[in-house]
Amino acid sequence: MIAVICIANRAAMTPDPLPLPESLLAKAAVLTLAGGENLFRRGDVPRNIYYVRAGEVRLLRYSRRGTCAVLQTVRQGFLAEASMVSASYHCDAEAGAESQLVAIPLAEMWAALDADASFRRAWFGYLAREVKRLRTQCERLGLPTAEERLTHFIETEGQEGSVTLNGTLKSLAQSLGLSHEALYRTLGRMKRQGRIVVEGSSLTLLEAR
Amino acid sequence: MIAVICIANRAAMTPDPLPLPESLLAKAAVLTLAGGENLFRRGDVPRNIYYVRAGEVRLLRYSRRGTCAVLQTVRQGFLAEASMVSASYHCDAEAGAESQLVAIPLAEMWAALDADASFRRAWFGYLAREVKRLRTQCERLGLPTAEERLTHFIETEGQEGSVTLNGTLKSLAQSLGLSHEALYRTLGRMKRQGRIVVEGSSLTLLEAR
DNA sequence: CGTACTTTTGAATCGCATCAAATCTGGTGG
DNA sequence: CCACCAGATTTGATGCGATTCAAAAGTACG
Repeated sequence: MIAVICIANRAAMTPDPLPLPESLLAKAAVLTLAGGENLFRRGDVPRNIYYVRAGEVRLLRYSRRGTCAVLQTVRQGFLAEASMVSASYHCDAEAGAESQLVAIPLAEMWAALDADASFRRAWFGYLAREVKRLRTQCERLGLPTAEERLTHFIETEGQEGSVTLNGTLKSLAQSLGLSHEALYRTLGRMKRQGRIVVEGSSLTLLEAR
Repeated sequence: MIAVICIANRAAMTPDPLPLPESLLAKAAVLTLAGGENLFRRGDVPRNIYYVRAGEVRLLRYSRRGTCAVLQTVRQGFLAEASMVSASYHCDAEAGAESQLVAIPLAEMWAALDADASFRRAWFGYLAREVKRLRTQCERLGLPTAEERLTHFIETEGQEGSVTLNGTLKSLAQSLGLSHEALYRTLGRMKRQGRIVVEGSSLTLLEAR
């Protein structure tokens, strides 16, 4: 049954940032989670690696005191890559909204990585770029002021001091660890001072002088 | 000459978090950089992957306006993993202090990854864990207050609400994106309120109730 | 014993979060 | 086409928490 779904949705289920080999997609299954539903729990043995196509899945760690730390929020992308090398999950995964996922059995994943040199290189590349992206993100979030974070964002994510946003300013604010008001105000101040230009969804830094 | 150094320092040059195969270490070289010295520049073609054993190396991106964004700071660990899959460097690397590095030629690295399945799995594991660690770090830095970041740190890095620090509180403050004063004050307040216990270098959260 | 560094506390200031409200925008259905 | 709605954008006011500067006390090490 799942196989039928897979074939029917073949085009739709291909993870965009990392093409998976056909042979691997043939072994994958598509899952749908309702909002609030659980994908796995702490202690479970990982059997699949998941790719989130739509919706939102969160990795949560609950403490004995009932407090809850969010480890990762995925709206599109691979989930809990570390589960590939862990004997058990160290957190829970829960859908924050109705979500669609692709489940790839770990054994098939490892077999494909052993057998297919170009897929292996692509997967190494994905992980390496992810590490780089996250390191940059951490450096950015470590900056104290909204303006420094915004400038860092434009200089590291953009070309020649200019970026084009994918989403809204509000979502940018969240990724910068700021309230959206703080970002709007910072942008407004920089515009008034002639240090930035906003055209549609592109932000361009101007010469300081 | 370099080969002699390598053999002499064989024991000392093994990167601790990821044992490299002997055959690969035999091809590696040890470098020493003076503070301020350059390891590579933007546009250079990557020929090695570097492991920082001691000192401090920073990845920097300079804008045309002369501003400078720090992408990564490494005191111990691999540097610019993404260079393994890039045609050229997108940033400069500069030693912040006298530093010792191990340089592993990329061709040898790829050959070892193709040939040695257990090293391959170890390298996948290293990258996957690094992704996980960095995702958690980003979530933490996105929290608005010092207390939330500290609590998140203890709950995600520790066991059962308790961590033992490697370094100083001051360095913890930096990794939490806080001034050291802010961390000291937060710790002090939580201690006074009986919500945390500090014994030597271990921090333990207490029941909220 | 001196030096360098961490830890700690104080005071002043600044920037951000928060709450509130108004406007703008794109998309939907009547 | 227009009314309507949800969400994004924008501005204002307020308070809190963090940064910063400053200084003192503690600590490790040669």
